[in-house]
Amino acid sequence: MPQKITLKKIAKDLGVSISTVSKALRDSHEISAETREKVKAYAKQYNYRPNNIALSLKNQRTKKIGIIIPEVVHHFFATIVQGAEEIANERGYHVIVCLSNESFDKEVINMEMLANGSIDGFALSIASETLAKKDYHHFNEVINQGMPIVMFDRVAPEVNCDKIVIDDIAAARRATKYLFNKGSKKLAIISTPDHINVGRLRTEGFRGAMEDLGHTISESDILRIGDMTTVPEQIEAFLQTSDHDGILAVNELFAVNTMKQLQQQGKTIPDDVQVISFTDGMLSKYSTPRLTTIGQHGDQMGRKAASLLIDKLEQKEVDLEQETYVTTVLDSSLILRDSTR
Amino acid sequence: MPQKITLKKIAKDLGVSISTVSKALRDSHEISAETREKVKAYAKQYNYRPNNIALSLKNQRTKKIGIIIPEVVHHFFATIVQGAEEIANERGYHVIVCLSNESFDKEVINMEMLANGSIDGFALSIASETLAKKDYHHFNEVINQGMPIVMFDRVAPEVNCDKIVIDDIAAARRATKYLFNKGSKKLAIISTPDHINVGRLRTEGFRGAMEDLGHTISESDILRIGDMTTVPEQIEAFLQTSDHDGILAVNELFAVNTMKQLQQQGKTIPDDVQVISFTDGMLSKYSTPRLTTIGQHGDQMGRKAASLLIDKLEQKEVDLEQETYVTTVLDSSLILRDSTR
DNA sequence: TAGCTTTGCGAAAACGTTTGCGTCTGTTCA
DNA sequence: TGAACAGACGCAAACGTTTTCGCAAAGCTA
Repeated sequence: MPQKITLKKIAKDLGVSISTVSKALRDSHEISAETREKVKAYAKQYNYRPNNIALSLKNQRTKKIGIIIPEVVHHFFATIVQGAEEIANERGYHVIVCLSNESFDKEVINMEMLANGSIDGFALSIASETLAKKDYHHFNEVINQGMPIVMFDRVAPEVNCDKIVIDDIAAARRATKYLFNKGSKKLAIISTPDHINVGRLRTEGFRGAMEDLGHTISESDILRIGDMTTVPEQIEAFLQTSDHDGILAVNELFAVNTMKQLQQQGKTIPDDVQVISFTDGMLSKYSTPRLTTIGQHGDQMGRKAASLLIDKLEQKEVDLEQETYVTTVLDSSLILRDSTR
Repeated sequence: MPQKITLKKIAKDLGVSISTVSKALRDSHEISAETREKVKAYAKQYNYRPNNIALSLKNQRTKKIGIIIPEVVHHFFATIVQGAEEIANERGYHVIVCLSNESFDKEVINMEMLANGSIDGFALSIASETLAKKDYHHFNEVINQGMPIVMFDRVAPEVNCDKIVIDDIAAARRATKYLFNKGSKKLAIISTPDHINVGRLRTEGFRGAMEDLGHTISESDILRIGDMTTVPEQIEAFLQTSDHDGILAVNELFAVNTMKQLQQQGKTIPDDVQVISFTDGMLSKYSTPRLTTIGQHGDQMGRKAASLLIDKLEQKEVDLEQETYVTTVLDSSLILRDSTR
């Protein structure tokens, strides 16, 4: 029931002016030691804290950053949020998390609502629907209004902003060659449709590596899964007619389903078939056998995104208008477990 | 580069007053149709959006709620965030997510930073360190300042606020009896130390059910894991000397490790030993065998928390000061898979 | 004692909105 | 011709802060 205490109330109760209170609390030399102590004691007693909204309005900055991700119930994105929140907090910022649920509309609405003063800048990963539409006007609008954006993981090359990506091509190449060197010669990839960036790039890396190794791959070495509701069925159908002895999966879910199906066919992993998966999440560590994965270090990505964004925010006040945008490529690492030899 | 457009700029460019612009945009009858159209056209062209911070300051409400969870890289909490965000968005609110990382200090700091005007209310799940300390002054301070709190999952009975919990005791009882009815008579529980609420309650439910069934359990039927860095070792040691044929685990991680260990001992699941786990997350669906779990419906919990909180926020403006707090108990459900007969 | 500096404080503007009320112009009616 | 009234707009306050500037009183110097 006690209302929030403000400078005005302190001033009134103490019989001084608002500016005196403000200055006293900020240790201004303009105020006598006596008054200063009186004000501070009173403020402490009533647990005064300056109102953030008023400060935001005055300073024209909120010390908040908006993070938009397709979904949070997803290990990779959750680690990104965690990393970003960590850095933001360290640097005195707060994080507003919005979920696009892979929907273009929700992404647009969320951005519009946040761009009107609620935050100082965005870190985001583009919704798949947006990537399919290739409609990036909302990003450009925000940027044109002087609000910085940092994109991570799912980025749009057409948009002028800082970006952080994993080198999916290189990672896929590396995993492919690893499988090959460990004796699997007939390799397949279980991927997504090409409008999903990561699926396309990983497929590309896979193809490139195989060509390097002197093997041309055909469409029958690639399964592209778009409908996520029938993953096991699609994988079963694919494996039924295949004699591959090494499989690269672009995510854990595909990998685990693949292993289950192979085991049902009586195959042994990794002796008959080796499997490597992208995304080092929960499933990989506890599947049977434990999965060899390409770890993407979401926390690092989140930390980098937040730190890049905040750098931009804090520098903007000093620097001139010579915008240069960088694309940071984060390393991935091959985490060896039991699904490879 | 184009600065954010404000009422003031529109007013200046159009040679009218700020209030005229504001009224025109809000379709006031005080303004002539001609001026109205002119202003609206101009505003549309320059994509004017009212500044949220200014509105927050004026209206004394931010239309944002703060959610504090111990960690986001955790399926259950992630689903809660998702559910809460969904409802919040539907009702015109935004969600600020903060992570306590199970730390008391970070919880306090986060709350202090958000409580100063940044948000209208809190939904939170208490950090384990806070629960161990039983220091809840920061919650009471916030509540005393008139800011509502809704606690979910990890709640403090001592604090006066709305709460949402799963009936962990009932769920544990139910699972225990299920194991028993399916033929497992020598049951064990793999739990957490008792200062973790959920661990204590689930242990209690387990114990109660066994007593109902005419079996007293001893301490050797309970493994309490506190140190999360040596989970496999502790489980191995426990199972080495046990002849239990049914195991209830309070989370997926314990359950998966238990199954692995049992399998290494040459036991078959569910024929030799049945296993049921709390938390229906990623691991359960893809473990081998797939885990029978107690689903906790995090999304429902998040939705309920957000909706309760927003109800409180919107009602507060109308209603009088007769505060009543409710504790909502959410049902859990037994999701049958392959780790039980 | 006149003029100077120092000390200590208050007034006011600014951030961007909304809104009650005042004001000006022009029209209508008695 | 004067009053009443409506239409169309502007002024100013308010939300809570910070900060620049101004102003008064007191102390100091000559």
